[in-house]
Amino acid sequence: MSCSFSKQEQILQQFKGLTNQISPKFERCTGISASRYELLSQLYNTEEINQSTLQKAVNIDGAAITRHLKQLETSGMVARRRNPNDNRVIFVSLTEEGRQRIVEYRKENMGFVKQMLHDFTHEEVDALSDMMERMQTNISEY
Amino acid sequence: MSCSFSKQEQILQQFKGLTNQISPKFERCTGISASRYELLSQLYNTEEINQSTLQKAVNIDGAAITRHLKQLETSGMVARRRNPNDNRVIFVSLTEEGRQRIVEYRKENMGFVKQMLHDFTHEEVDALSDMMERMQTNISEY
DNA sequence: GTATTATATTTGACTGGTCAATGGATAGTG
DNA sequence: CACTATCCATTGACCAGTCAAATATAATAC
Repeated sequence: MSCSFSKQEQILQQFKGLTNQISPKFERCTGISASRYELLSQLYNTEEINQSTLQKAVNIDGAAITRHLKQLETSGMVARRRNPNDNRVIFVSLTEEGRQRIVEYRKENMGFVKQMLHDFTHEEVDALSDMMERMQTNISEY
Repeated sequence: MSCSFSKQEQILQQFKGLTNQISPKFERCTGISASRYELLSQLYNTEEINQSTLQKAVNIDGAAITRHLKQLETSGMVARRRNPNDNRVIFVSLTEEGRQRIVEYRKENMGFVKQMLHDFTHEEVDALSDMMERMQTNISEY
């Protein structure tokens, strides 16, 4: 019992340890932070999107989103404009520049992920993804 | 191919998203941050330990360790003293206070983790842990 | 139509991580 | 013995996330 618990406890620490390692390496490898890459990558699939729905999609606090987007805007990769029909919301979209740059980033990103999962079967990746989703819902009520 | 890649890419974002969610919830639930808990929990199993070996054990940058330990010291849970035989290294240990408090923290922690993994079989936990370890070694060279 | 309530974004204060540079102590080498 | 290496801990500057408070706009209820 106590052994099983300590095993489970380790999971959490392993999780944190792993992400701590991944983030800086990802950034060094690809030239962009994982969060910004995710934002761009979300935008890549849409025309224009509410900042708030974008925020929900990437699971990061709104405050951080605001800052990331402002930075991406000043670096010329995204455009922001207010929704004329509702002046509270902001529409975000990729610029041409951003649309080109993300292709490069995507390459680097794939290289990195491929290395990280190089000995994983397709089933393992699925299982891992599934387990993470379950964890997410299991703690969502907290 | 491109589909499989995008699946793999998602893993990374899922990872980051999940830890982002876990950390604040863990802290709210248990009353202590995951990193500090891990430090205390490492110390619980030893008498006295080098700060640097402690640091390697928890996979956090040394700078952060210094700050955590200082804070834990002023809150009376850990003691630090220099190694008399080598004045570079610092010995860290739990105080009595710390040894008592961690028992409480451990309870909260177990509740949290149990909830997070409540629908996981023992095999799944093992598999998950195993996969994370592999990811860790796969990117360790970067 | 005004008052209240709700929503979207922003800002500020705080925490926790990284890296790079520093200081002090030891080890190794000529 | 001096000189250089290295090692350990610390510090400062920076980035990314959280929460809570502020702002501005929209929607709803009398």
